[in-house]
Amino acid sequence: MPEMLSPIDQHSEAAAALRERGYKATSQRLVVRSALVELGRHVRAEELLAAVRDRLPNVSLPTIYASLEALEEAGLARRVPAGRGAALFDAGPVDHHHAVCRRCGAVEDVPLGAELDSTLASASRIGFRADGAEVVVHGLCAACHD
Amino acid sequence: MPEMLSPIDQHSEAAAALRERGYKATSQRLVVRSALVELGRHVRAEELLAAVRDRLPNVSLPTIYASLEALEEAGLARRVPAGRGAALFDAGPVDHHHAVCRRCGAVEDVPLGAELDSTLASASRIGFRADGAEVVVHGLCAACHD
DNA sequence: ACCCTAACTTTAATTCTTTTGCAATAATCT
DNA sequence: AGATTATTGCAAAAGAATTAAAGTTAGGGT
Repeated sequence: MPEMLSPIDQHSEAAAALRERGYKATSQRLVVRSALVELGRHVRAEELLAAVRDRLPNVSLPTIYASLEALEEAGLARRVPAGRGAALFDAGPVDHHHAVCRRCGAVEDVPLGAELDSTLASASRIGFRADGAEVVVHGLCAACHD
Repeated sequence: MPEMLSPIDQHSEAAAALRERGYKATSQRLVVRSALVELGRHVRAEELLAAVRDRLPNVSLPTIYASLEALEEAGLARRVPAGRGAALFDAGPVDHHHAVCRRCGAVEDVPLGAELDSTLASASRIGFRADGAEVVVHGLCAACHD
């Protein structure tokens, strides 16, 4: 169970994960994945586009979305269900959850706390093949409830 | 702690909740809330518009969205973070969570399983005033993983 | 190692959802 | 009841995500 991977290892690991799922390991997808890891936060597709512009001069938004979709199915990206405005993505799965402010829409990380095993068991009972679960806390962030 | 409320009680309870938060209890909001309760499932704004058409002939989509926003802040409606396409709403908080299929986007209910107390405690530790939490399971629904 | 096929990227445009501005309306407070 | 002020309704626009068509590229087979 490797803890820290070099950029090169991350790269080939991502490529392997894509091929395993029957996807082609294109440079666009790998660069999007790298950008997601490097940014290490929640980003919109548009921000991602800006982040990869220097490495992929001709990428466009549809490619970002297409890449994210492939990465998501390969388990290399996660769509954060913020619920407001543009969708957010991160390089999950990582060990934290999200708190979404219902006033300003801010998305903050919440350290892992709950045991999700029983919920995953419930999901599989209804025929759902879960590959992850996330807790979304809703309420008011520190800036909004004063 | 009332268990079952008559429609009239639900109505006045919703009105009280709105006023408590400083919102006006307009008929549009109350009808939207009622429709949400009656439908008892995840609906898009457009479906909600169709559902209230007979009771509010002149409502328009912007009003539905505005009403949902007010209801959400009053804790009378919940935006389900499905993450794909149009936002879904339900009359939550109710005792179930959601499983989102990453292939077809279907949203299914998952019986409550996890203890969320520790996650809520984590959230309050970072200054977040939580009024609810929801588990979003992601993976493949029964129809998609065959 | 090369070619072929299917998949992918690109560009442009489109579709669909959601928000905004302003006049008219309706709900709350005195 | 009357005044005040948020909210609705309508039109239009902004914004996000997808689609279509054409060209390009990756990966499997020979």
